[in-house]
Amino acid sequence: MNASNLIQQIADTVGVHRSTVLRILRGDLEYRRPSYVQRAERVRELAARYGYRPNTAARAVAEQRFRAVAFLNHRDRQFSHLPSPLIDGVQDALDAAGLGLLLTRCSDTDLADPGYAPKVLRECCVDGLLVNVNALPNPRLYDLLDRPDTPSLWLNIRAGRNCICPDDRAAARSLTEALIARGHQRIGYLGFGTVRHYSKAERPAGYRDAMEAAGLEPCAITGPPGSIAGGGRALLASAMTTLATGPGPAVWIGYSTFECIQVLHLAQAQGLRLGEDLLLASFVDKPGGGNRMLCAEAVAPSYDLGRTGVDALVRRIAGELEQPEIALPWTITTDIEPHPNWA
Amino acid sequence: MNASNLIQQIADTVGVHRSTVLRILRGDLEYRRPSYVQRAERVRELAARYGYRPNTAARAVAEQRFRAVAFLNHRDRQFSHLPSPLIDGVQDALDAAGLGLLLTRCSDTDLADPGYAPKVLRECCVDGLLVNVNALPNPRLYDLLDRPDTPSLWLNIRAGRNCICPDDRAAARSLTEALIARGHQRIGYLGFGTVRHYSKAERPAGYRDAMEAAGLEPCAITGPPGSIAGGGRALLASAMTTLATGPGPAVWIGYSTFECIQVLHLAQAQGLRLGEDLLLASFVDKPGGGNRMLCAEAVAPSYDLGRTGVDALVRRIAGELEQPEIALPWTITTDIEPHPNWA
DNA sequence: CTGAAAGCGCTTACAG
DNA sequence: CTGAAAGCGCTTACAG
Repeated sequence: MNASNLIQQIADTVGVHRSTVLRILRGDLEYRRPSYVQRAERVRELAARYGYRPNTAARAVAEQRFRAVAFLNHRDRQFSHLPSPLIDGVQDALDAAGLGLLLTRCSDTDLADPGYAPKVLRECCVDGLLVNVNALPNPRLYDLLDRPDTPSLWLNIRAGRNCICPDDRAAARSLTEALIARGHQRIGYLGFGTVRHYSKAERPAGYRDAMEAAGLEPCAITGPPGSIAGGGRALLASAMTTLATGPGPAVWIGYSTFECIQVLHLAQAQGLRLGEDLLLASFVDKPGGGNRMLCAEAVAPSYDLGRTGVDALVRRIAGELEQPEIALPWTITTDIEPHPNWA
Repeated sequence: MNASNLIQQIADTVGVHRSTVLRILRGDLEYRRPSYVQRAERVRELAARYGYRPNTAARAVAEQRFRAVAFLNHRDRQFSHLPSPLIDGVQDALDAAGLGLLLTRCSDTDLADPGYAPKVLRECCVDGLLVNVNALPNPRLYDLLDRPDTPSLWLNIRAGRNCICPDDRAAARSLTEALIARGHQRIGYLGFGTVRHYSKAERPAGYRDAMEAAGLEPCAITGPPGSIAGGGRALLASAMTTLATGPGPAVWIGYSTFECIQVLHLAQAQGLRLGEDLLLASFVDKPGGGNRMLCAEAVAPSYDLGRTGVDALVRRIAGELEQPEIALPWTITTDIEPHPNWA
């Protein structure tokens, strides 16, 4: 039994036209007269009994819009950071807006191709693109960002418009300030970030902001990915020795827990002990993400990123041409109890 | 400019009927006569220039099938284990089959409702359901498993049919055998698994298989989630003391790294040191997932789970009514270099 | 191989 | 408020 026959059957039973049945089930009319109300009730009841379900694709064809959105990630996972809170935020916002979610992947060449986005829109049956490609600054990518015929919203990049991004600079500043407020003065920053992402520059910048505002000497070690194995290691070792001199523990802020582990390696060689001589802080995706080796962490606003991104995309789909960049605040947590094995 | 006008325009330019343009672009005909080949080429060229894109929704309505699949996860994340290799496997297999992917969520009541699956099928415009709800053994759930009108394939449950599951028993056995082969004899198992999942029983069972086959005394501590705080802790402590007596390190296999950390806590209290007195092994989602505190790990076949699941679902959609359960092998890795901080 | 027609399941004006 | 019609953009027989 196909859907058309089902509708016809309901129409015949109740004694109305097919289009009336569809209209009632669509539910966009308010009935006043009791006889109409009863009839509508009858139709709904029959539809439920027969297990009728509207065909969203047919509706999309008729309405000429799809009521769905594509979530676009890079084929190479390292260019699309996808923590589960991000997916949750996207899904919650889409549910609230009554929109469906399609999962797609793309490559570098796809993004550079001006025909790619329209292709995704029609072939995936979606009205807009939520693009989660954050570490690939292909200049031609920005054509897509501005095209009014293919509404897109970008996550986790700084583009000035049509994007949502965690405010890494403010987060680094707040994290550093929180450490200073707890009495720490010898605070270092280490960033060997392997990704091409604005955070690589913003985190040390925010750190410097806070140190300079407090009249403290910044000590930031940053470098290309491979540098930990080369001179960077010696540089870090000597900075650690310098910072270790003084009352109480020194604090190292890592770009990620990867850097924190590098610090731990060297600490061991230098006879410095975590908790007593040394504390670690970093940026994490989820609370407790640092395996409890951290005394303080900045937790990324991934859930909000998803929600806010969908909301802005919905506005673009609705016709607002350009959306302003929104920078989202991180959550700073201090005084984390260290894991017994690290203490 | 809408799509119909575009097709009409191409048809007018080339001097053929609309339906011929659609037919050429669909590409299901082989042209022999050169004049036809040239004309077809002309049509494709114009379509590309105008940026024509087929409307998949319209095709779905005409074909009465959607060429897409829904990936169904539980609203409560703890009931749907979703590591990224699983998503990758699903997407690779769907790409190969030319199918789209929709992401959906469900609750307990949804699964118990016999009308839910048909609803998802039609309203999400998909031909089948890939269900990733693995820790909720609602008996009514199995109605959905068998319904021939709503093709579904379940991931990570043991249902005997229409499901794909990692073979936890075999993995536990292989992991234990590998440890025995490396000369270990004093091997314990600890499982405080907090989830209702077949692995909770299969992992200790596989461990016992291997121990008994080697003529060794099994020492398995399993219990309800909370038991670590109660008597379970004392039980584990005494078992660890017993196992510690002998040449070389004892090995503890944890249900997950959570259990391994419990062992480490107690080890510290007992003055046992990781690497010398004690080694750890466990089950992980990704290679190196145990933060390098493990000397051996069983890596879950998540990618294969996604691929195999999609393949089986595609067969169900194509008409094969019931698919046999497939149990997938894990990857066993031994002789992992311990992390310097643990060593 | 092409054209003309009917159909997929819906929505949206438009008379009544 | 309803019915009849036209339309959304495709596919699939069916004559020619």
